[in-house]
Amino acid sequence: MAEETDQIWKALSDPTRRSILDALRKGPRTTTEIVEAFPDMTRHAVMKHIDVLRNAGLVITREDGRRRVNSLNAVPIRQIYERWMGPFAEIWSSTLLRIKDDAEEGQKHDR
Amino acid sequence: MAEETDQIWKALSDPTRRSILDALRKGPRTTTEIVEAFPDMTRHAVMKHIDVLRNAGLVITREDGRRRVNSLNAVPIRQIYERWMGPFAEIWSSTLLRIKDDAEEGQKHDR
DNA sequence: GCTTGACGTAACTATATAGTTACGTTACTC
DNA sequence: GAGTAACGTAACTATATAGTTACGTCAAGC
Repeated sequence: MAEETDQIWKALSDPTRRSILDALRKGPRTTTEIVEAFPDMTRHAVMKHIDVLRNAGLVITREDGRRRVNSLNAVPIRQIYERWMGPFAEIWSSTLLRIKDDAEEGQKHDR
Repeated sequence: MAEETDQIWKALSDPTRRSILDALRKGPRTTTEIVEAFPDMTRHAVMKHIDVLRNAGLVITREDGRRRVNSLNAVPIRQIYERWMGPFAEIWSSTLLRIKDDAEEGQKHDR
């Protein structure tokens, strides 16, 4: 398992971080702007989440004077979308068939 | 954030669990078969992972005598694929366009 | 040049997670 | 019906994660 991919999954597993990415989908945001979107959390907690996202390559930060502008990098999301979730797509279409097969298989073993 | 969705993300964040789902993609497996696929881990560690997957609704377990047959339920994967990752799809398509535009722009200025 | 706003580092705590060992239950097989 | 294969429950440990508080840096603006 690629360690890089693992970091992306780990980053996405937290609801706060997914929420940050949702916000960045609408456009770049300064660190302060992101922090203000989470009033129930300290600045440092939010900044740690941004760090995790940056380490996973999901967020790119550009310095602008004393401010930091964070923008979304959707490429890693695309990677797990295509490489890992893609193979499941063909299963979705045949899911109904498989449930039917399993049910029949179960009947065979019943008595 | 739906708590149900969060459980799915949490379940997918572990490489062992993704590996189990990969295996189940090829067809149902008994608990013992799955356990044997991870010789570096105890039976109980693997069974805990299966429990997490089952609680997230990603795995469905059917009893067959003293064995348990685990099969994949890809529907939750489809949900996060469509509901959460879908909105990012249009971003990366526009990103590619931008990269393409930048490249063409670069060619014009080159030479 | 001093204050303030924006961000960073470090050290700590609390909780969740991953994994272990030990013991228990159920259902085939002989 | 005794042994064993397949699975389960419980209690514990170790580590990772999320979040906090305290202190520090650096650039803008007056």
